[in-house]
Amino acid sequence: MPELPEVETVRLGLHKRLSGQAISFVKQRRRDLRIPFPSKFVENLVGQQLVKVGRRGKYILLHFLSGRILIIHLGMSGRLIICDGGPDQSVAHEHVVIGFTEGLVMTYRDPRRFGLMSLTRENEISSHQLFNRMGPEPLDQSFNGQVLAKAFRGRRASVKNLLMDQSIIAGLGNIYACESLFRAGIDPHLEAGSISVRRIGRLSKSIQSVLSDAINAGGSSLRDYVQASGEMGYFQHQWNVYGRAGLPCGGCNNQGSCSVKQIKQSGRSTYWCPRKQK
DNA sequence: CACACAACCTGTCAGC
DNA sequence: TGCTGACAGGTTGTGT
Repeated sequence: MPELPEVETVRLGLHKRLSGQAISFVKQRRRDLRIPFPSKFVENLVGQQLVKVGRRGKYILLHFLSGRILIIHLGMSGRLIICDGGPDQSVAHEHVVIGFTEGLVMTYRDPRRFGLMSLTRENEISSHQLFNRMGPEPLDQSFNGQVLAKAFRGRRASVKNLLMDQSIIAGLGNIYACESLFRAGIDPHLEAGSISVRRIGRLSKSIQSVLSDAINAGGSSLRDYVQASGEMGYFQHQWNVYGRAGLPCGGCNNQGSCSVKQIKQSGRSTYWCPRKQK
């Protein structure tokens, strides 16, 4: 599930339903996810009043009145679901359950445990290990083709690989890297540093439009729900190339005259249309 | 420093 | 039906 649009969709759901409430209980069912939980994790959260829910890249940030921040990453298979209390049944892989004062309960479920939770403070967030090398937010005002072109300068890795590098640009993963390159008409094999500034400008616009469209559709759902409310996202129906190996791409659909290729780049599947992407 | 790849862990699906 | 291998939305450590 979780690239920027899915994380943003979850963030919004958490923010709307939980802001202003305080944490009444925390159940921590393991000592680690991808990394160990911080010491005194439960003690440091109980009683904290949630002010707002933010996001940086693919990380969800729960900001508390005290200045404390709960950092959550969903990894590959992480889900955050809000529900009304209910009976206390332990479902498989529900590693953390956080109860709020008005009776709502936020559950973190993550079968593969590639996600993480950590704690920090407002004055330490920008220098935090997880964020101090992170690239720009693609949906910020300040992000544009010039910024991306500067990050690409001199780099010989493929443009696809660099789009997935969180120190180049924050929040893109395999799906949205592929879809952004498709919208920009760029071959994913191209050396990033060899692409003209003009084309990189188009790419930056494509990234923003793909992400915006996906957020408006509630993200992409694969074989499970994504939104904090438990509803499905719908962007997977708008994929032009991702997961479409052997099928016509979205752009050629009406002409039926292309076939989406699936290749491996640094161990990850890349989907692209050789007819539309040069 | 830049880059490619293996490893982390579980679930699912195609093929035999 | 059951087994095996490949693959899946991400990140990090290691080796070249």
